[in-house]
Amino acid sequence: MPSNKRITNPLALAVLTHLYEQPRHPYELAATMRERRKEASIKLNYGSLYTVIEGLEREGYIAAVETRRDGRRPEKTVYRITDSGEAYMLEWMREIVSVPMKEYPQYEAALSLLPVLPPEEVVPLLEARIRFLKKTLETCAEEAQACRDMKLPRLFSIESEYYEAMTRTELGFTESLLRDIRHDAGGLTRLWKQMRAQVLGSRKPAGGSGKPSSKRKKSP
Amino acid sequence: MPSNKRITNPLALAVLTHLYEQPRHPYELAATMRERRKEASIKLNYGSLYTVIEGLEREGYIAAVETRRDGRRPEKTVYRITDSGEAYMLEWMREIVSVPMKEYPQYEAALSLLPVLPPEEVVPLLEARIRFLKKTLETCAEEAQACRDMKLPRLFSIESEYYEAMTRTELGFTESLLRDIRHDAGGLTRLWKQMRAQVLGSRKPAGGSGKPSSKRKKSP
DNA sequence: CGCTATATACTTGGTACCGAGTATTTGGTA
DNA sequence: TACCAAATACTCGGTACCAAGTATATAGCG
Repeated sequence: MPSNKRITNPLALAVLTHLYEQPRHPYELAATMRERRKEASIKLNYGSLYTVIEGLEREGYIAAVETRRDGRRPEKTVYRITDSGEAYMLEWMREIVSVPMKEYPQYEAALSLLPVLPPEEVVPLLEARIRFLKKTLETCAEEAQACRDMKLPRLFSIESEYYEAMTRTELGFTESLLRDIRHDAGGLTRLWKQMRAQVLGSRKPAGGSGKPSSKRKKSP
Repeated sequence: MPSNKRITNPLALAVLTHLYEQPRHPYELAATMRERRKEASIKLNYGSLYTVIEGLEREGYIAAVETRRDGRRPEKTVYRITDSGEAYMLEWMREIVSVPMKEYPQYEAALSLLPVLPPEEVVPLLEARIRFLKKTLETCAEEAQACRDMKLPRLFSIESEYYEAMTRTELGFTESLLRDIRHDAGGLTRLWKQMRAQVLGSRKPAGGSGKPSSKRKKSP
């Protein structure tokens, strides 16, 4: 029975849009998404796919059409989207497009904790990241070229344009940060070292080796 | 006993870096992170905090120092970082900084599924997003000003600079996409409508509602 | 002095999610 | 024809994660 529990995995959104076109069975969905390069912008893994489909069925957003067995392979269940699934999917799409969601990229988290590393060590790390980002941008360019060669209309690669733009900005930001650390812009690096000396000086040398003490206390 | 199971929640990283400075109890960790505005770049919620701490203790990355009770309030356990926790934390930081992780923002997913919405409908949705993004950038500017007023060194707001740069790029991209849809750049919009007519024409009208379409309280 | 709001400090119950595994069939090739 | 790699099609076990709840203490206000 539908429990008004909302499904949040974007993979579910992809499933709904693909069933919107035509009924399909799970593995076919995965194969189609692969072919269309959706895996570049939507995380796809089988474990999630089957749970997500189960959830969508429970909520009445999709329904099984038939269950077939070809030879002795595992059964496959073909699903179609329902009216309420269609409505849900469209509403969800509108929401995502019109309202920016605050997300939490790991790099942002690490930047906010950066002072735990000494600046001398951060320099080569940022250099490495820059190399990776440049590589990524090269791949983007190649794929864009491949799309043009295949005459794939732009409509189907808008997400790559977005990804490329964001990556380019991250690269620019990182290069600029690296410069500033190197040139001690605004006393950034000086202060950084000073802070570390101060904080590390004041703390007691970290004790124990980390051997888990077996005295696990659990309160009643 | 430590199970070599990797803890992946960035909140755990924040916990480790904060215990690196000095021993603290969970609630104090949360309060400190709030004060330092870590919640802007690292998702913090109590449920996760306590499970994460449990995990870190299990792995021997942190250890309980003492358990105190003040009056009749719940007990509080003070933790410290261990040597292996320190090593783990530093290694993890190096990894995040030097190797870009492919993440999956919702907007990117939605862009890759955009053709399910008709272009006429997408125009006002993008307009709405643009308004939100501009608002966000205003808030960023205000906070940057506040930091300057408080003489907070730049070292402690690098992550905001990153966030602002990324948001600005998303805004630029979205504005440019909106223009292109409006002016049918390269036949984008024409083809879009054509595609939709074709796909929607060929599919059978979506069958029954599956289950009594329940009223949704909130969109995802 | 009594009332509400906020701060302190964690617990619970449950879903979401994923990595790795399983088993069969098809296609290519030596 | 015998064998292996790849494709087909899921299943399972377990962790990660979070929203909401619980309970007490203090601060502020009229």
